[in-house]
Order: sequence, then structure tokens, then C-alpha cells
Amino acid sequence: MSTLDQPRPRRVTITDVAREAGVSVATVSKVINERYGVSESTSEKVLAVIDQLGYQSSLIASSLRRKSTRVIGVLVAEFEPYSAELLKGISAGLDSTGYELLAHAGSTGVHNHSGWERRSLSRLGHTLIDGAIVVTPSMIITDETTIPVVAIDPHTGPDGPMTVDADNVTGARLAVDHLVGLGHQRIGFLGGRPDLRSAALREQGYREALHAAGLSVSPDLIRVGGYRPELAEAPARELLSLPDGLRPTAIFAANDISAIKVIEVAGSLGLRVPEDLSVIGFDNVPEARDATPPLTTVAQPLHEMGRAALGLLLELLEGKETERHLRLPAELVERSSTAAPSSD
Amino acid sequence: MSTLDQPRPRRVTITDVAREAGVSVATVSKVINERYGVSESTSEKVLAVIDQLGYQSSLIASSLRRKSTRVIGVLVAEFEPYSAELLKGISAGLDSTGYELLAHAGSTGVHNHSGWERRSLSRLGHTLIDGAIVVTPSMIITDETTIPVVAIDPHTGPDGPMTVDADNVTGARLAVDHLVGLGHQRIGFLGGRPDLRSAALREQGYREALHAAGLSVSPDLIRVGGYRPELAEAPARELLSLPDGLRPTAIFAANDISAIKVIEVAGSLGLRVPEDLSVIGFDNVPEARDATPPLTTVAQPLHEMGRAALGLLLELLEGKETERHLRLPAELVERSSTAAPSSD
DNA sequence: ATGAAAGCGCTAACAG
DNA sequence: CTGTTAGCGCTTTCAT
Repeated sequence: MSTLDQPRPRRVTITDVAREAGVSVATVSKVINERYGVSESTSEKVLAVIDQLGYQSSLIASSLRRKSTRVIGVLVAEFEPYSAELLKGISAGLDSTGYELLAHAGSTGVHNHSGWERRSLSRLGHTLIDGAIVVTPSMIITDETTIPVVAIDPHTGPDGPMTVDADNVTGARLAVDHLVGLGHQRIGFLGGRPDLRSAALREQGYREALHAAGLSVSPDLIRVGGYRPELAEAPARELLSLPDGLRPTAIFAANDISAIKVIEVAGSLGLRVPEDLSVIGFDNVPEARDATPPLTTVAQPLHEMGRAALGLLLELLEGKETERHLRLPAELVERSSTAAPSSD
Repeated sequence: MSTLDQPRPRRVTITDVAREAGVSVATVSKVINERYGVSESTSEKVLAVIDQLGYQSSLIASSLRRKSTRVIGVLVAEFEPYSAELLKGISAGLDSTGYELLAHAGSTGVHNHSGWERRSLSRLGHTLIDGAIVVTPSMIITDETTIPVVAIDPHTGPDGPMTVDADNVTGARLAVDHLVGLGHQRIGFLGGRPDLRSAALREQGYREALHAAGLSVSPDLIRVGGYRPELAEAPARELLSLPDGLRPTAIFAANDISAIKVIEVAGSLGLRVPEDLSVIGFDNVPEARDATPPLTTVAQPLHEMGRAALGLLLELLEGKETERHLRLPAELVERSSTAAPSSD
């Protein structure tokens, strides 16, 4: 009963169809691709055999020969909440464009983490996919030899590929303004992945908001988190282990996943959220609402961003001139993880 | 500046590397795949050239030649909330297995809707992917010529591929018991996709719960929904347009997406949820919590189901004997869309 | 209208 | 240890 008992069943190939129909492979290929120059009767016969044998052309084999495949790739490091939301948006926009979607999780294991998208791009590009949407790339994609690409939440650095992102500065200001409005004075910042532009912009927004409120920016209250729970834990603990009076009464975490980790660490330290500590995140992934307490955050329009990236890519593929950079608005979503600081 | 200005840049191939390094393609291939029998010095030289040229082997080309690719496919009709959650679970389980993940959205447009997974399987199987997890297949996968497959939320019918699903009967009973416990007597059922086993089992649970509560099952209160918002609207409207006294005071929808549509239709009909109508769903996708009011539902352990499916598939690929069918528990999640029926 | 043949980029015998 | 030679399944000239 094991799969290995019998010699792995062979797939039905174009050759099988040709033999069965008594024509050449070339003819079958023409029928499949509706090429000009094949008689009605032959065509029908071939189609019948195809149906009977349940033949489907191999995407791989035809990709190798053709220049275009009409499939667009979504390249992510892994399928976590952020990329999953984008994927929903991209998928929704795909409806009747005639393109198929292939999403690839490229970052296998810990090694070769950085540069996964260059690797995916090389391995899939020029053959399997016509263009790609890459999510939070780990480096600048600027190689002239790659296929058309649009990046979502792009890498820092000089002008690279086309990009789609949210208004991170304004979003961060919204977050901090909210905290300030609540009466917080010592507001900590748990940063994101230093190589991503979004992380830098969110920190910038944090600083601007503090200045605007006449509060000083203290390096003691700023830590690097890295957007991932494992990377956020230690710095969160540092921040929350500061002595009373120095410890921040609120923390703005650069993304929701980190913010949720902050809540967790606070709990382990005996701090109640929001009574003893206010926490605010960024992104508004579904998980933010599931947190205890539900996380106040800054929402990025993830679905729209995915859809927009797809739109840009499609225009690029059709050779149209388009915007090189699209920025969508972010907005505050108040839930229960933020409150006025306790006055004692 | 358009992509079309210059002749589409060619990718770096193994031939380029071979030429540049002054060796044969075969040698380069051996170096890449760490085959036995290449001198230290040659290997180093080749590696250097590879690095310098930024060469990456084409997944497509090597797939075509090899029997195994070490990539597993996740086949979905589209990336909606349900499959997105599964994807997160699958991705999490992939960590250090050495496999890559390729998720394919196969149902393009309205045509060729049914049978998309057979199509995807044929197009990707035997070449690009070693095995596949297919989500809510639209038909039974039983063809002996396909690659190893495990289905999540499988199709009805005789024993097909390996499967993972939630305990749909118990889950449905939980839902209806909850409604009955609240005091409801006329409980409507908005069914799912008739071809999926889950839809049949949820209806079975609905009937069982009603019987157990000594309530009669009325065909008037049962409609087919199809698991999709477009398909749920009309039957929902029918159910809610029944005259007072016949109209159900509560509706159990076979999935969350349909339940959310029921809430919407209720609103358009001037019915308040939960005051005039209780609504309960199934799945507990993230969107359920975002509904207004937040949806009471039966949770499937989606992440775990994805992870379990991956585990099964991996064992299958390694030729191990395993469970053919895995069933995970479902549980009630009370939120605000259900309440006691109004007594007037 | 049809088929023979070349070749996409790569791997796998098999010689040398 | 290295290179030559066949293909993998398909599309595409180019003859016929």
C-alpha cells in the first residue's frame, strides 16, 4: 500500500497523446495552444484523446521553452500573518486577469536567511514566473537581469524596484500622539528590522511626535526588535526591567507581533496591560485583535496594498509607465491595550 | 525606462558559469550538487565564478530532469481566509525539514472552477512538486497517477486520498446545542458546499442536535449556501423573509463567511443581531472576530490542521505508513452574535 | 495541414 | 577527475 511499492506512476505526456491520436507532438502542441493551421477533424480527434487521457500540459516543461508563463509569483520569507494578509489582497485582485498565482516561501531554516528573495527570484524568474511581488525583501533588488518586481515594505537604500508601502511616518506619529494624548510621558520604542525602510520611518515618526509634544527622546527608551517575536523578547525585557520612575509607561512596538510579545513579557514581569503599561503596535494583523487585551495598533491597509502591488506589476508587465512608488494611508485602531498612565 | 526598452535581460545559466570557469557544464552541475568526483581546485574555481556571476540554478530546469524537487505544493482555489490560516500552520511546520513551499491558486475565473485541483496537480506534479496538500478539493482525488496528496476538508465520496479535517459533527452539535441552550426553538441551517464532506457532516450534526433536543427538523429552515458570500446571500434572504412566527430566531451557518453574510442580510431586512436573530458560524477565521457584532462560531484548529497535513505528507513521502485520516477537535467560541430569543 | 528537428537549462549515465 | 552524450516535456521554426 505504500507509495513506493510500484514504480512511481508516470504522468501522461504530450507524447502519449500524440501516439494515441496518431499525430505528431507538434500537432498536439498546436491544438493545445490554439495555433493556426490544424484541420478541424484532427483538432477534434486530438481534443478527444486529451480528454480521455486526462492530459494536462506540464507547467514546468512549457515554461522552460516559452518566454512568458502568465503566472506571477509572490515571494515571501515565510507565511506569517503579515504576508498572509497581503496574499488575500493580491488573490482578490487577480480575479479575471488571466494570471495564476504562485506563492513561494523561500527562507528555509536559519541559514541563507538574508538574500532569500534574490535566490527565489533567480530560481523562479525567467522561467516559472513573469513577474514577482516580494514582501519585505532582505536586500535591495536592483539587478538589471531580474524580471519585473514590485516590493511591498521595501528595503532601505537608494532607489530600487517599484514599491508599495503604508505611510509609516504618519502612522507612527498617530501611535505616539495617541499615547501622548492619554498622558504618557515616558514612551518606549521597540524598533523593527533595521534593514527595512519601514522600521526607520516608524522610528522617525516616533521621534517627530515626541519632539512635537515637547518630550525628549531618550536613547534608554529605544531598542531594536527585529519584527519577530524571538527577536523582540530580550529588548522588551530590558525596557520593562528599568527601575520604577525610569521604566516607560507605554511602549510603541514597531509591529503587532512584537507588541504582542511585549504584552507577554509585561505579564511575566507582573505588569498589567493597560493599567501599568500601555502597548501599541503597527500593522493590524488579525492576531492583534486576538491578543489579551486586544491590541491598539496602527492599521496598514494590507489587502489594498497587495492589490495595488498586483496592479503595478501587471502594468509593468504590459509595458505601461506607472507610478514607481505607491504609499497608502495608515490609521489608528483603538482597542484595549492603551490607557492613561496610572497616577501613583 | 520601460522594461521593454532593452532586449529582456538574459538570466545567468549554467553554461555561462561553465564557459567562464573553463570547465564543462557537467562539472559545474556536479559542483552545485556536491557530487562525488571533483577536484578541490576545480570546485573552488567554479564556486568562485558562481559567486561572481550570482548564478542560481533554475528550479524549473532541474525539476524537469530530476525525480525529486524537495518542494511541496499547497493547492488552493484562491487565497481566502480559510486557506490563508491553513497556510500559516503549514509554513510554521516546515521549519527545518529542508522542503520549500509553493502555494498555488488554481481556480482562475469562473470557468474551470470545478476540477481546479486536478489541473494543478497535473501541471505541477511529477515535475515541480514532490507532494501536495490540497485544500477543499472540488472532486475526489483518486487517480493512481498522481503524486502523494493529503486533502484538508476533503470531498465526499468513497475513500480517496489521506485527509485531515475537524470533527464537524461534534462541532455542529456544539453550535446547535448552544443555540438550544439559549432557548431557541426555530433554528435555521444555511448549508455549505454540497460536494464537501464537511458540509454533509455539519448538517448531520445540526439534525442530531435538534433531535436530541426534541425539536423537529423542518425542511423549510434548511437551505444550501455553498460556503461563499455570493452563494449565501439568496438562501439567507429566503430564510429571513419567512413570515413572523415561521422565521427562524437563530441561524447556524455552515461557515463563518456565510454567517457574516447572514448578518449583513439581516441588517438589510431590519433585523438586529443578536436581539432579533442569533447567528453562529463555523471555522473561526480571523474575520469572524471583526464582524459586527463579533461572530459566535465553532473553531477549527486551522493552524494545527495545516501542520498535521504537512506531517502526514512528509511521512508519506518518506514511505512511512501513517494514519490515513486525522480528525482534530472543534470547539465553541462564544462572542456576541448569539443571545436568547426575544420573548415577544 | 502536418511533422522532423532543434533546443530551453539542467542532470545523469557513461566514457575517457 | 572530467567531458560527452542523452534526454526531461514542451514549443517553435522550417520543411514537406
